[in-house]
Amino acid sequence: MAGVTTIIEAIPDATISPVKSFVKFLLRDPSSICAGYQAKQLHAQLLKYYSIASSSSSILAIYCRLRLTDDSFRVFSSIPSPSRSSWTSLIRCAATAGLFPVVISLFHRMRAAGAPPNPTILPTVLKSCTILKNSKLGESLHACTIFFGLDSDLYTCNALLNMYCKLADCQNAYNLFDEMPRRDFTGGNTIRNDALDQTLVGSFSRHFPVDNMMKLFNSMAERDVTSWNTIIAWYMENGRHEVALAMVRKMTNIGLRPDSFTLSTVLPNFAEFADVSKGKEIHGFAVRNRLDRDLFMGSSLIDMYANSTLVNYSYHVFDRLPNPDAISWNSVIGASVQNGQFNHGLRLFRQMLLSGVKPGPVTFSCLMPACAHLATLHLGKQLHGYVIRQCFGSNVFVLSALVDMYAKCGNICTARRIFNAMPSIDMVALTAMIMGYALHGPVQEALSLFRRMERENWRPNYVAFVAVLTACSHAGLVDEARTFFDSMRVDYGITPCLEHYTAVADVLGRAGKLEEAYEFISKMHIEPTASVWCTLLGACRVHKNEELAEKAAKKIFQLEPENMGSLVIMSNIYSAAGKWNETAEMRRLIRDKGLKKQPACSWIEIKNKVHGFIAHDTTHPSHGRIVEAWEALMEQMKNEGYEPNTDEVLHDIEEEQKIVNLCGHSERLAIVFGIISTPPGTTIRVTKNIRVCVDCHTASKFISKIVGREIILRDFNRFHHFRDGECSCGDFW
DNA sequence: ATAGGGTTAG
Repeated sequence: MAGVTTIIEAIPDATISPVKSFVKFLLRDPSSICAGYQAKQLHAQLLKYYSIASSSSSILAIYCRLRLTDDSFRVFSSIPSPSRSSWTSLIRCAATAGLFPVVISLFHRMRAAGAPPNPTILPTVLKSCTILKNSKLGESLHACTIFFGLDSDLYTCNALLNMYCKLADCQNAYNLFDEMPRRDFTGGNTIRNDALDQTLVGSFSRHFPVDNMMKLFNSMAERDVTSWNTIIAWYMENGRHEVALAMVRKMTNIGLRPDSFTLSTVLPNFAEFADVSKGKEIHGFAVRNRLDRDLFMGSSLIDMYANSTLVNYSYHVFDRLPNPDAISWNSVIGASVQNGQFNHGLRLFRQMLLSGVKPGPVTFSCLMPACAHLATLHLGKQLHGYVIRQCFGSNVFVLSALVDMYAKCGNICTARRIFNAMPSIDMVALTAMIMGYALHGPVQEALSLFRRMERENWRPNYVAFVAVLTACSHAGLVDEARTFFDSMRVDYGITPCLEHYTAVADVLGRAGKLEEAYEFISKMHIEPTASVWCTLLGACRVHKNEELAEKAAKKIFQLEPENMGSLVIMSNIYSAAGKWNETAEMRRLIRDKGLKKQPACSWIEIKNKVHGFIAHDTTHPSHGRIVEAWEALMEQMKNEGYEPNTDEVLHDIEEEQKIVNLCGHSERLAIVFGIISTPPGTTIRVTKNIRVCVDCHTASKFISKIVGREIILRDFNRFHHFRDGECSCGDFW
């Protein structure tokens, strides 16, 4: 308040009494003091005109209210025998500053000074004790409340209840109920060992039996919404979602209306099970009760809708939040990225920065996958720089996301460097790294990391097996793939899912074991999808097995009548076998259905700008220079022994025209553009939306040798590092 | 005064 300063400054040396009386007035109602400098001026006046003892407790209360922690402690230490309210103020002040051990030691000092515990301070002390996981002290505090007859105080009881919930022994919790605890959604049927260990280790005293919490809740004379919310949160935390929901109904039945705490606690249940109709009910209830602008509700709702793939609802909720905080932004960024709207996620991040909300580590772990999927290395690097400057560089979530981002953006060495420097290794980082190697080619590195995972007792989950099986499949390691697949079921009890089956079918097919692959797919315990049969169909083309190809194609037609890819492949198979009638039939089908192939496109970043190329695109400003450079390259390539391979050109045209068509492939345009737009020796990084074609693969090998450059091509399936005439995939893809 | 929301591998 401006008034405070002006009046005190206006009468510095005036008669003492007006100042004195004003100071008295301020002390009677200090609510007008709302800035630190005003409090300090008042403090100075007090020191000048009054004895220290009489006034310091008043000034302490003001300092505490303004959260001036240091000043509060200084004033407090000047009080010879602090009053009950001084102790209370200072302890609260320490709690708001997050100095929980200080809260405890102050409480001990207060008791030693002879002050009895009181219900205004016990909840705060109990909260600190809960955060510090000090169950020993917690127990004695409980005894203390009973001894002093404070066990009928609702706030104290709620705080005690919360302590027994947070420090409850989860192992016993599981025994208390008949059914097994939480379902494991990672595909196995065991509790994740890392999650369990964290609840048991790390606290310096024992956990409470779950009984304590139940007894206290049942014996409480009075229970308010907070009491119910506390216990509901415990059930949610321990995977007993149905019980939590039953409790919500129960509290409603006895006339307690769920509030935003209740709803934001139970919403993650509907997010996890993508139960959007129940989630919408809660949303409706929130709107009717004007709880929908609560930030906690908001982020739960955003997440729930995102998990149900209704990301537009997430945006709707977010747009209605009055002052979104960092968590609200994280939720909406995560929502868009998890739903594949990567560019929008990046846009939201920029808006977050513009709105002045500081991103935290969670923001980056939500956002980094967007860069990974878009393969925008320069953006990923910018975010990495931000992470380092903000000192988030030791957060395992952020680091794992970075490992994944660098691997997916083609920088496998940087990924490994970050991985090696991680303060503690994380299951996700290990898996991301294994997948990285699987995508780039060094299969032995992938296998050795998987062995390390097992050796260090990280129980591999279904994702880890997807990674290691992908590595085997990309390298053609048939026996290893079979072994891992069996081990997954036998040693780890993980039921295989589509991705595992696809990887194994793929490696069998590409190794030419077509019959075995067919058997394998036929015996799947889940219905194979068209994509699994497509894997086999592709293999049948390479290994020229017409009969099996027809079987596979038939399955694909049944499952996905609109699948054009299989028609194209069949047409190629028939024409390669000289079966012109069948070829014509396939082409007629393609024509009738209207061939809508996804247009092939490739892109390359030059000087922070993305240049995209669609096949046969002549619109790029540098198109003339690209063609010129390509013709020069072609001459040299021919001298080195390059022969165009037109097998993958579908169009019914003359051979010469086919060769011209090849030259217009998008990856080739992007590579040549990269070469003429960067200094000699620069690595060329190109991304393509579908698989690289055989001829472009061969051509890229020649080009890498002729121009002496490394060319890193990321296609739909994996990375190809072309260097000195060789490719990291070993021509196996 | 006590209770609540968002993270990375697929």
